[in-house]
Amino acid sequence: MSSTLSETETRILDATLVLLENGDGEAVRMSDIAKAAGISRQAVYLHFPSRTALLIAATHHLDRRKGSEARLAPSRAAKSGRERLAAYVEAWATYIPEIYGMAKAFLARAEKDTAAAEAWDERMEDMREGCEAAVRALARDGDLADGFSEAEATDLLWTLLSVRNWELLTKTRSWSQERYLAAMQESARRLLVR
Amino acid sequence: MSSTLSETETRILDATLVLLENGDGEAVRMSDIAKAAGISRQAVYLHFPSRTALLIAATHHLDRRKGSEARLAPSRAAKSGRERLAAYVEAWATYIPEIYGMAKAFLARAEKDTAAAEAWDERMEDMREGCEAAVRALARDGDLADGFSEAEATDLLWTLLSVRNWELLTKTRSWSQERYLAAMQESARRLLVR
DNA sequence: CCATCTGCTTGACACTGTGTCAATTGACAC
DNA sequence: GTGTCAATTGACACAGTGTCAAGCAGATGG
Repeated sequence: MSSTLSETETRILDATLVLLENGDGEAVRMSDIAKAAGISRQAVYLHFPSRTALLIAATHHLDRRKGSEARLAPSRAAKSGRERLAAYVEAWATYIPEIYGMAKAFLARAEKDTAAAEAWDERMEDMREGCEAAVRALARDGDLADGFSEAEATDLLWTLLSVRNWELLTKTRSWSQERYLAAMQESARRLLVR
Repeated sequence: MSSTLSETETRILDATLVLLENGDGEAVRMSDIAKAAGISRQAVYLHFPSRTALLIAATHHLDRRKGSEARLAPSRAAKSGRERLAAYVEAWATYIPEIYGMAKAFLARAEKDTAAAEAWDERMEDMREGCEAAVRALARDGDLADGFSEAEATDLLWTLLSVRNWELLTKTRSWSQERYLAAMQESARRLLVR
């Protein structure tokens, strides 16, 4: 839990990520994680006080591993609002499949566990800020479609790009990732661009 | 569980619906339901073999109470595809808040329980058929926007109108029901109508 | 060489919620 | 009375999280 991770902590977090990514929605228990990390179940609690704390630490670990910040660079660098929107949709839509295992575990836990819910909401708030920036850039260019306020447009974009929607389209409706991405680009444009 | 309900079964189902509707997302245990129905927890199992079976029975009970079929009449009666789409969005968007408690319980359960997941998927399949009919009516009129196939348009509309999206906008982002409804009407039009 | 600290182990246990089982009761019917 | 039906009480199994105590192996240091 310290900001600098011990070797064992790294092993635990790596094991967690591997299990969440491969399990494809399967429940991952503390004992599964312990076994995968090669230690006893109780030893996990010596490093992370609860399942929720472990999941939160794992998201940070995931960000570190995936370089989540760097992904947003193209979006920030975009000149026009339209470009910024497209770059943001692309960045986020491409990130979702990589974090899906994690997200799924969080969303399941958040159903009962307020701490998990808060941690997830916080991350989604960050994501919303990206949406907001894209919408603002559109508005600045005078390219934001009429009918929705900036706040409403932000919320709509944020909802459109939700993990649940990705899950519905790619998992339940078997869309390919490419199709999903293209549809999100097109949808965002139709909803928000004048 | 028989097609005709005993008095106790009716009391159990009514209690279930009341708890799910008022609890606003709170976990509803078998013991809560039993207490609300004025019987012992074990007695509930004399009528419904499992929590999942009880939830499924409760959805049918809810349909009966809310007259879910009648709601779709305006959509079916619509002359143009545009009207049909608007009527369908209105009917479904208005239904969601009434079934939300139920839906939430199902979705939470579906995370672990395949039977619950299947029951929910089945109901969402019905909902998708409504979307499909609206899209087909649009296409028939030549009013379906280019860029998406009928199947894709159906999936997009279905996703747009998902319970999770309603939850995100009205619960997390505090949109009023009216605002939600208006935004869905407008969004469906922008996404699908030429 | 012994003491102690650290990181881990094993094993037991509490708690929650679902689902099962057995023995019992009270009422109503024939 | 006897049978039967709905419900009761109480106990228990099971899974998964989280806690606690006792012990052990290896490194550090006097």
